[in-house]
Amino acid sequence: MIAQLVFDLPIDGPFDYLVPEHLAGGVTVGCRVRVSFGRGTRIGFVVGLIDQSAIARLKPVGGLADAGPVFNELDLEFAKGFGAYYGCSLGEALTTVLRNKKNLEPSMRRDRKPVISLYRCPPDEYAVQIQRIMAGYPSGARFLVLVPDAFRGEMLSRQKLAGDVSMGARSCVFESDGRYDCIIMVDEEDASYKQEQTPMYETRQVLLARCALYGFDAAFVGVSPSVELMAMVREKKVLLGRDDGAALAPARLVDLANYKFVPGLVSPPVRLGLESALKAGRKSILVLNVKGSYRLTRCVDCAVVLKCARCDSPLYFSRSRKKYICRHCTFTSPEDTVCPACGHQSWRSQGIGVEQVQAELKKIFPQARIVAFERGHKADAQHSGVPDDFDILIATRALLRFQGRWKAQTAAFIDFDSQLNRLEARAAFNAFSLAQHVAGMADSVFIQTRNVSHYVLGHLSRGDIKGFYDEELALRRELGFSPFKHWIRVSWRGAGEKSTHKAASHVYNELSKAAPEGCVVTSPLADEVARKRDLFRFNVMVQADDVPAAVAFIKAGLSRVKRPGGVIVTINVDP
DNA sequence: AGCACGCCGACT
DNA sequence: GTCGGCGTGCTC
Repeated sequence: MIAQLVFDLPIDGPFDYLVPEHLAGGVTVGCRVRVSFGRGTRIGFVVGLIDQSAIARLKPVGGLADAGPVFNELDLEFAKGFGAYYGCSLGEALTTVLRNKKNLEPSMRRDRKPVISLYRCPPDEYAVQIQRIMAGYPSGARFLVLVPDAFRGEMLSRQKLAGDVSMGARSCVFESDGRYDCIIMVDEEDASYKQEQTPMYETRQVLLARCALYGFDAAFVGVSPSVELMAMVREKKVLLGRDDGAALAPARLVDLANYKFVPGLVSPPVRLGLESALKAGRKSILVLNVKGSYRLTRCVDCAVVLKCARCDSPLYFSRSRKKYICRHCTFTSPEDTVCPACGHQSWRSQGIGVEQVQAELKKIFPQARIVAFERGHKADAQHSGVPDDFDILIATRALLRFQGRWKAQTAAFIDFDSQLNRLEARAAFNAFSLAQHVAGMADSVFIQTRNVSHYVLGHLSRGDIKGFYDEELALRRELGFSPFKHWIRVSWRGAGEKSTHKAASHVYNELSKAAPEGCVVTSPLADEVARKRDLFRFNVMVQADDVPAAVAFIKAGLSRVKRPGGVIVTINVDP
């Protein structure tokens, strides 16, 4: 008997091994075995058993790595689909699934048609909504709640979810199988659900695929579901269990064009809103979209921008850490850095940052307790340090972790436009989503903008949430974005700019020669951050209807072209 | 992904 | 003469 093995390597295989007589009963599909591979020993996954092999000289299976099988045919089917969709080998797919499971047992299947539902409600009602979903199942039912980050999980469990329920972030999606009655996914549109290392999977997609395969129910709870999920609701693939997402107060737009001659970052209407909250003894939130006290720093004498030594990116200044910090790597520069161009030490920081907003507020409201919060803040490390006693909180989107903890009277976006104008397919949606979450944390929300005619702002100010989804869906259909078409980003990174670009160009030439029907391939372009952690980065974008087919086409193209040493290629589906 | 094999340039 | 650069190809 011959076992077909795959490995945790970026090579497809499978590799044939002879099953010795004494292991004949034990080696079955789903087992992990120890074998000699190349010049070492490795753990291989048994994905098939055959009688004949085309390979002349076979090595024997060394032994079993576990007491019994760790996956079954169903898990194998899932891993095959997963690998084909996200562009990794079957062995890497199986490793991803098993690494993220607490129990190493083959999965269970429920022989029933799964029910997939969406419950839209304000964030402070999530815990109650989850409890209501669980109450719909017979006693003894098992649940798994997926949360965007540990903080939100902590917040939900503190509100005491009763019943057999476990909770976890992204990677816990691989725990989902028929052992559970229902997997509840909170805020499925959150960016933290996308794995940023290969395989770069999207948790919602993985959950839906597993749902169909293993027969458990899925329930999505959120205030601003992704456009992808809303499209499924319209196609009746997902039931709408509750639709209170539009119950939030509409945003109040502040057209900054009307206050051209008013100095400062806080417009008169926002100032009035803060004043009335202060008078009422209520909290206020000011939302900023960037970390740091200032966005960038220039030399007063020669105008050079203070940049990271390893990335093509300016450093931001952190008042609390008294340092200039890179957004992309661990590089920092001390406060007393001298200009590399002129040797002087006369820096001037600019761009809207926490620092400026804080200084301005202190002037306007000297008696108010003003607190600044961003990710990486002291309170971030110690869960208990979450700010509670303040009048005005200045925060980035990291403030979402305080959802349901307290309710402010006034919230205001200082600079919503830079959020909207980001050069990214999901920029408009992300801005909308943040506005909805913040609306759930306050009685009224102000949005300062110079762009009142933007469709996102129009819908937010009218409270026309359905209108937003209609327009966003129409736009995505027109522009060929998800969920109508998919974009696959193939990235090359390497130490040499020329060699990395050349590697990308070669593959691009190969791909553009024979692109299948419905595939559009763009020529290699430097990444938004052209150099990150000392590596140059180039991307080729492939538009596709059928993701697995396009991924197979890309992988075939990659294998036909010899890649220079030291250049790493990654595939990111719907980045 | 590793790792060995192999074929050209600058050195004790 | 040879040490070592990394291009190429293989792993059952």
